[in-house]
Amino acid sequence: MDKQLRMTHQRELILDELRRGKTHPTADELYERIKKKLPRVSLATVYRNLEILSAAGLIKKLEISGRQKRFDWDPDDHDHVYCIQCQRVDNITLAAPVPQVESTHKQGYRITGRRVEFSGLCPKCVRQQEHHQAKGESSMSCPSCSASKLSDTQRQVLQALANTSEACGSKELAAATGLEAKQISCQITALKNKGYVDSPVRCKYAITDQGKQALE
Amino acid sequence: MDKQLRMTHQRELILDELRRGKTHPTADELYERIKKKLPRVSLATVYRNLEILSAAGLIKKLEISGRQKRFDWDPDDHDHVYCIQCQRVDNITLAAPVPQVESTHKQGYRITGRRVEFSGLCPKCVRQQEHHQAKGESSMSCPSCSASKLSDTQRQVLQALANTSEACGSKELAAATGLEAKQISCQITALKNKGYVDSPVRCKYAITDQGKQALE
DNA sequence: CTTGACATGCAAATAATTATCAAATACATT
DNA sequence: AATGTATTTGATAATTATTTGCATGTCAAG
Repeated sequence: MDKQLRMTHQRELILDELRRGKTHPTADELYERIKKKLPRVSLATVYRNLEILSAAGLIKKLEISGRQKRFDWDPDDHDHVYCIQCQRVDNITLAAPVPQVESTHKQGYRITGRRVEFSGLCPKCVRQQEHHQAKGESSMSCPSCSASKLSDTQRQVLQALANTSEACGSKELAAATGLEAKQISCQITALKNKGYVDSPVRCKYAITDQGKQALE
Repeated sequence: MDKQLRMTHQRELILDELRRGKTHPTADELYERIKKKLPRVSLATVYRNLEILSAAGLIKKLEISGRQKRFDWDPDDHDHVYCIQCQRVDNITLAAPVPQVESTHKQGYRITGRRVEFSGLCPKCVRQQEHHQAKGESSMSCPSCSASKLSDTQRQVLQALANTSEACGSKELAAATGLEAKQISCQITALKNKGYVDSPVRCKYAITDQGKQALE
């Protein structure tokens, strides 16, 4: 009845790589590493095997907050911290065991599992944040952190602003770009959020240094 | 500097519906409910507002194990249980506060958040499981639970089996379906897993009653 | 040396969420 | 009340992470 596990080359590599690294990689991080040793592996194989191996209890699947699942070489129960900035995951030890659920509050649940998960900034990201504060920048306006791409329309508007030395209103921009007046304000808003445009006077807009950089 | 929140009709409805229900719905569950009162809302609007409202601290986003995010009308800190079968989420109260992380194990993390999450079977699913056991069925073989769709190729093979009264081997099936002999065994395996085919004698296959039903 | 169970690679499918953008709406200011 | 502008919306495309279908490949047992 039981399915037997066959120890194929790729399965062995996956298990090996996971155990050797002693980190908590995502499926695709692991895939990148495996590919170096076995270039023809498929990402699907990595996913499939991580699933199979964790069902078999050889490894553990971590469903940490946020995005991708991560995998843990250590199938024994233990808790984790993750960095809300870089998504790194580490093990953590609590000062005392986690308390039980009050039986009066179980509400009829048959409880079988428990997960404790701390979050915060990892040492590297703490240092990075301190570096930003030292430079007097808010964490949002650091171009290397929040740089996002421009849409074609945004680029058009930004270009028009770059061409005028004076701050100008949305009507002038509409004329300059050939776009309808209505869409200008939408684009301006987006550009302001990105820090590429500011408004020195109400209803007048100008390109920022950051905005000029973004155009190149 | 702060963006101000505008209280639009849809935003009000979302907040209202969430607070009134006192459950922990997913974005699309909420969307279905909202649609009854405001048929033209967009799913994107629901997602956007749930995100905005939780960023503003009016509600809370729950990133429970597994699949969809769920949303909680109560922004205060509290813990949850979820059902591993039906995904339902409820509040839960611990017998004592969660212990701190041992400072020697913080590994340089600056910890800002904590999440405790129990899992198990909710009362409804506990009852359902008991009902299955009473009928002597393994939870996997209950047709109403594991019914899965047939692919075109599988249907073809199954149809061929239905047309013969005797159990037959893969070569005969290949002839009957016009498929290559090689693919037959793959399909047979899949069909056996679904309980639509069995093998009364080694290397001979027959359709099961379940398989006949599946063809209709 | 066949067979069948289990595996793999590739491509395509799926699920949940997020982004884009024109058009609509809300809100403060005339 | 009218206006101008920022914010929000609806519709839809795009993205991200993961899973599935299927043909083919491999291994171990008979």
